[in-house]
Amino acid sequence: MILKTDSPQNSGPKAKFVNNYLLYLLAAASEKASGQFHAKVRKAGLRVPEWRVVACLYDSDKMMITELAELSLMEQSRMTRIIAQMVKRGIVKRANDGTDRRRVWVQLTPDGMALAQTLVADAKAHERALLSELADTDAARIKIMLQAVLKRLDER
Amino acid sequence: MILKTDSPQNSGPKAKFVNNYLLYLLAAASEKASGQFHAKVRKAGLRVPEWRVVACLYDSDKMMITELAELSLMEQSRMTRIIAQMVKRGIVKRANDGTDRRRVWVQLTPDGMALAQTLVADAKAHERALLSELADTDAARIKIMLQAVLKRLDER
DNA sequence: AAAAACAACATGAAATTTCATATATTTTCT
DNA sequence: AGAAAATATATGAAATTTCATGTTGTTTTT
Repeated sequence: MILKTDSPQNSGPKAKFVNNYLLYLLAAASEKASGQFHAKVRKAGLRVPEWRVVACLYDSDKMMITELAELSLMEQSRMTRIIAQMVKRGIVKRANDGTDRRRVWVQLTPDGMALAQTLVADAKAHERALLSELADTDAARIKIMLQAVLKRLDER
Repeated sequence: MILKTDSPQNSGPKAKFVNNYLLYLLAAASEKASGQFHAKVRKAGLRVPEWRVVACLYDSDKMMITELAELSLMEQSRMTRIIAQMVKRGIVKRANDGTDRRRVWVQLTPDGMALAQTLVADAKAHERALLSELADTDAARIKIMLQAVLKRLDER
């Protein structure tokens, strides 16, 4: 494990750049924390971007493609194609808006909702386990902190 | 902006899943915090994965493909191809190991080093600005926290 | 010292992703 | 109202990424 070759907080005289760089720490924490759970997602037959769509729709009942793309952190054209695949597989369905004919509402099908419920429950359980591992460290407050970061980032 | 439609900490009676889910918060914080800087990276003529390689090599002088892949959070076969492109463009060079002939050492060329120095300086400046925006929030301790999280994740 | 296991890297082929742009529709401006 | 701008989604084509597996070289076992 490469990171371990450095002191925990990388405080020595030869402290390196990446292991002490905020954007790297965020990316690495995200990747590594997600790794385990993403394995479960794949076992459930979804790829990660599809899981993101399912999780978003679990919250919202129906969403536009653009909204899904923004919330799922991906580009719109990619989302369009992902939704097309998920429609074929019966996970979501598309519906028109009565007023604005440009819009496409995406909703979970009953199958999709069942999948969502299972996976969201798994996700919550996984999160509890992860947070309990971090309970006695600074990291315990991490969610509050990340929400503060996002609030700042979204404000500008 | 979608996130803002919820209360800051998503604590209402209808709190949603994703906006309060650790893995989402990590992914979103990483994406959004990186966005601005990645624009600079592209202006410097690199794509994000290439910037990661450059940043790793800035710290290390030479690294194996496997090491670069792990530290840069990507798969080995992808890294092999990224390195091939960077070699063509004169950013890095490949060298053999005297003892273990399987290994490929990747190093910055002089041009690559110049690029690295510029971009690392930019990255540090960007980080300072970002951290100063967060200075009066919980987020100020975020680096320490993320390092703790990574330590935990790497330990298991 | 073979054999087996492992490690590092490369590669073909399919699939996904990106980028730029097209199309259709609604909003805003004058 | 008509023109211009903006919004929402779709799509072609090139590029990248993934997945499985191949190759070569090194270590470990027995």
